Amino acid sequence: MDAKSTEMGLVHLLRAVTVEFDLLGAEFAVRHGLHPTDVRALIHLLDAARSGTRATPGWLGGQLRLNSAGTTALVDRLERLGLVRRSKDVADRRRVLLEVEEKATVLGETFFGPVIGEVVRAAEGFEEAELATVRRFLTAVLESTARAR
Amino acid sequence: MDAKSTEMGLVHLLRAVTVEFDLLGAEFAVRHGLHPTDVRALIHLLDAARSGTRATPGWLGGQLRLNSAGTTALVDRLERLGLVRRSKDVADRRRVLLEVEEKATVLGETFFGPVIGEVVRAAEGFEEAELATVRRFLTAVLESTARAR
DNA sequence: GGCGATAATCTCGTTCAGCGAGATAGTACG
DNA sequence: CGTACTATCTCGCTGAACGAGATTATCGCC
Repeated sequence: MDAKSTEMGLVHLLRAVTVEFDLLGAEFAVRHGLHPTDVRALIHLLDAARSGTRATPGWLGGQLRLNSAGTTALVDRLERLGLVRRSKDVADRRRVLLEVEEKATVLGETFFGPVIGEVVRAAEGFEEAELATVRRFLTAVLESTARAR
Repeated sequence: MDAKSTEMGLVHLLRAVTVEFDLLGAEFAVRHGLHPTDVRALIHLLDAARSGTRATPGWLGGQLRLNSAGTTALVDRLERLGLVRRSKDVADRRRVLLEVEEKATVLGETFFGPVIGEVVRAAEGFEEAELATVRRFLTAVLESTARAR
């Protein structure tokens, strides 16, 4: 029971952090006239751009669990906001590639800048070895939950 | 730059965990005919019940950043599903108290059971001292981000 | 103790994100 | 070349959430 309640504490902490990050995202969204989904899409698109993954509407919809109609509407929205640009894939002309505009990366930095700052401050009181432990734990949780789905 | 990219990794990990938990919640929601908002509401209501906080529609709406109309619709939905019961506060009869039904706690356990199981499994390869470090770090992040808002 | 001010909740009408179904256009493969 | 397949988009609809304002209960003040 003691061991279990210990892990309960971890679950609640993780959930609390999740809630906090969600709220940050939501507040950022309304402040910039976006929807929470738009912010999530932006995050995925920036991740893709950074890792060199080619983003398409179908891929984006899959990440966000949206159907094709919703995805089209989402991309329309992002395009209208000047955050993303549609371009045809020359190799497979059925495909549409989504390229993030300068404006989107700027917006991403605006969002993550403060968050990173806060995490850096929170990490200040920790040894590098301790941070490594935290990273290892979060990675384990991630793999574990991803596998569960 | 190295220290900064180290913290970047932490931010990305935390964000990834957030995304993963969100997806779990969303999938749980559709599987039980609920909306994501309903699941979030349920979490808040169960938290309130556990900590002895008296829940009212106004309080719940504040937690979820819903306006009064949306809150009423939400409570209607939850009541129709038999997850919650409205009852008048005897001390202040303007107020409506929200009491969670047995069904809601069962549903909550159904949701968190597997999540807890996964986190427990993820925690298995760690020393108690390491888990304490993780808890301390998450608490620090929580305070830090909460303060930023 | 009545009466305006205040607070919590609910009602009404509207907007728009996301869904299901199906159309359209490009590709692969026999 | 025709058939099966895939990617994206169009159309019509449902319902969550919004803004504005009505309703109901309580409190403070004279």
